[in-house]
Amino acid sequence: MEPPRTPRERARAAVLEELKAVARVQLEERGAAALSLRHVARDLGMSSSGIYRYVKSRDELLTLLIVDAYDALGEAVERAEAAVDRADLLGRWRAAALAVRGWAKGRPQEYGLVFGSPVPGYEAPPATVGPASRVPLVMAKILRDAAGHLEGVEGTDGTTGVEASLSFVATPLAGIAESMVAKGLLAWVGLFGLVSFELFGHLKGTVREGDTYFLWACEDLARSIGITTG
Amino acid sequence: MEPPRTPRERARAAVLEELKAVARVQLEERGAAALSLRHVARDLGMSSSGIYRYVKSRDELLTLLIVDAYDALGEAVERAEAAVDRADLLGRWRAAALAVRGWAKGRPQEYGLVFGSPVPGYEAPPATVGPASRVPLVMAKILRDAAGHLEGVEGTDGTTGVEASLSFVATPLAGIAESMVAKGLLAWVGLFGLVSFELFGHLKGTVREGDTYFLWACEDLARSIGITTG
DNA sequence: TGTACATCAGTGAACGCGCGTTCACTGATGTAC
DNA sequence: TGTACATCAGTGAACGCGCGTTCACTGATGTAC
Repeated sequence: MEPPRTPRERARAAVLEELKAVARVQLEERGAAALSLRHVARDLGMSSSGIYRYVKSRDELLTLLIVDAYDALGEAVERAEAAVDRADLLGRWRAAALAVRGWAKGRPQEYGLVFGSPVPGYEAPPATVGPASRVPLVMAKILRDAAGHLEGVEGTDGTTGVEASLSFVATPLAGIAESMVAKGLLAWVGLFGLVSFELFGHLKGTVREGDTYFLWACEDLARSIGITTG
Repeated sequence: MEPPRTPRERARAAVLEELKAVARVQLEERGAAALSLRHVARDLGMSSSGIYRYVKSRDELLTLLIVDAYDALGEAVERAEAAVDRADLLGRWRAAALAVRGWAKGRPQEYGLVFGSPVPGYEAPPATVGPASRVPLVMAKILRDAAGHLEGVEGTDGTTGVEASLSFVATPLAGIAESMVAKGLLAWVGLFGLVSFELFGHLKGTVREGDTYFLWACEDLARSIGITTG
């Protein structure tokens, strides 16, 4: 993760960045299925074989794009959430949620690459795990800070048997009742479900004003994890 | 929608069904991107050009599969929900939710075709609208029957401004407070978000026992629309 | 500073492939009289 | 019932295409002494 040193390394890194940028443009324009190394090479002004200096295969390029997507989304959410006063739990949750939605709407295909249907046979490599957990981590911290307020929320009494079904070793959530974690998980899933449904067109004809509904849903999800207005 | 009459029509319909069945198998095995008319024809024991007697283009085949997927899911959910005592609201909701999950797990790629990321440029034809609304319709009826119990639920007081953002003309929900509809919508979205996340692998390492967590989440979503245990 | 050698970015031709779609056709099935 | 004609399912060859990947290569950049 050090910055590259020699001029050659710097040039190489720059070309790789350009390559990925070109690939991202194509991804948005034609979808993941139509992404091709030859087309990327063409747009890069390079011969189709030259690409193989930078990328071992088409699959590797897709993996690079997936990792970058997770990272870009993670960073967007981290920044947005960090800009809010620590004590303003609803504000933090809302900022994070809006950042997810905003990022997704700006790069629908990149979002789809990560949160859409996976290609059969494609196994997510270990390199994706870290970047993929950036957003959940932000939300976990909000939940942790909200834990004190959770007592009054229904369904967190720990008699439902959810506990055994989860595993949160070594996260900011260790120590919090797992029934509360279960609630948080559902809020996280609900948020992404909403963004996906909106992006993938399943709310057409039902939700007229996406922005308004999203803000309301945000607050409702926050309420479900014990964060209330004001 | 009449059953086909002449022997020729019956034979034609049978071949079309077989064609779609073969295509579904390929869809599950290799994903939507890899679905090809030539391959379907081959598996059907037919020349690659013969396929065009039954299907105008690859896109049309995909559309047929999408409509069928919506219909199959819709039917599965309708059947499961109809088998439960009308007064048992939680049971009805749970049956519907479990049917969605069960169907999705049995045909992940078909589910992904419908609820995964759309191909850029592909516009859902009007023929999908009806089949696509079967599941929401089942859930809307449950919500309607639960409407009486909703008064105590937080956030349904109608002061949030969601109302104007939704449109539910001519559904079983007409007449129900839109703030309640907003809740129901979120439960619907949350359910599909959960199924998608589980299916697409985003809960790996977090949820250890999918079945247990799903059942708990079911009840929690039901509670959010005013349906409580017992 | 200068020379000899190693590294590495990028080229161009070639491989074999499977794809969607069209077209002129054959032969079986159905219809009209 | 028999004949003449129309419909339609399915064939086989061909089109042009873009793809992923390999390979032997050139020439520029970097390194060691």
